[in-house]
Amino acid sequence: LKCYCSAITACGKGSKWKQALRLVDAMHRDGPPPNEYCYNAAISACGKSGQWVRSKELLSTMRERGVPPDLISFNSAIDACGKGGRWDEGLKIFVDMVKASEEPWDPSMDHPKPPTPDATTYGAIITACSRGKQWQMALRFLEDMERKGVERTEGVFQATLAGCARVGKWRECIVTLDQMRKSGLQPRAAAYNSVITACGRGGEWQRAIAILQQMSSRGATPDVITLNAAMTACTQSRRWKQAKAILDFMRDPTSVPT
RNA sequence: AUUACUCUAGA
Repeated sequence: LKCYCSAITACGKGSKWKQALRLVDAMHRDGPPPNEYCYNAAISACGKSGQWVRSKELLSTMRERGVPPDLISFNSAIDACGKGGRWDEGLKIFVDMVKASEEPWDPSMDHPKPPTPDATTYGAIITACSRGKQWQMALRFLEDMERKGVERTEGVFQATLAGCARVGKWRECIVTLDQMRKSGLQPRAAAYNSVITACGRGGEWQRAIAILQQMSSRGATPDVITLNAAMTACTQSRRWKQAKAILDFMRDPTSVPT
């Protein structure tokens, strides 16, 4: 059984979703019947190949075969939708998951307690929303985590920031970055990079540079991506001189720009 | 043995 699971995982890494499904079929035919590990590996394998429909089908298949989807099944399926560019399908799974977990349940029932969303679930749905430019929804999910008492990780903040950055929502980015710090996390370059990008897209090149200066004083080290984002912000606002200064700094870090 | 986790620009 473990060998099958490993093989299915390997198919996923090579984007061989058809192979992964063949393995699951072989198990249905000749045994051993797949357990949740195998189904989950297959859901993830299809997701990595952009086959979100297959991932959803597997979710139904496992239910029909008496293997109730667990937390990882849902998380993988939502991620699959996100990778396939279908935040709306991911949202459906999320909603179904929450509904199922709110059904009355007691230990005498034959199925295990349906899982509630965890930080990974939120990470998957927020990433899906961000990729689909659904920044408002990403922000709502971030709030929802707070309400439900799910720990907000660096990853979920970064995913939310990335979503807002994509559409130039710099105010929202700044607020979110602030929340991140308030919740005890130290934003690193990846987080600031999104904020700078958002400023650039919003035509706020001066703010972009202000944040670039701010991040160092807050203990985040700018990387190539940071400088590229800041340079692009200047370029988009036609501040060629400032862009050039950043470029020069990248080539020679001793030439400190003003 | 199975799941999210980023990020700039371009292609």
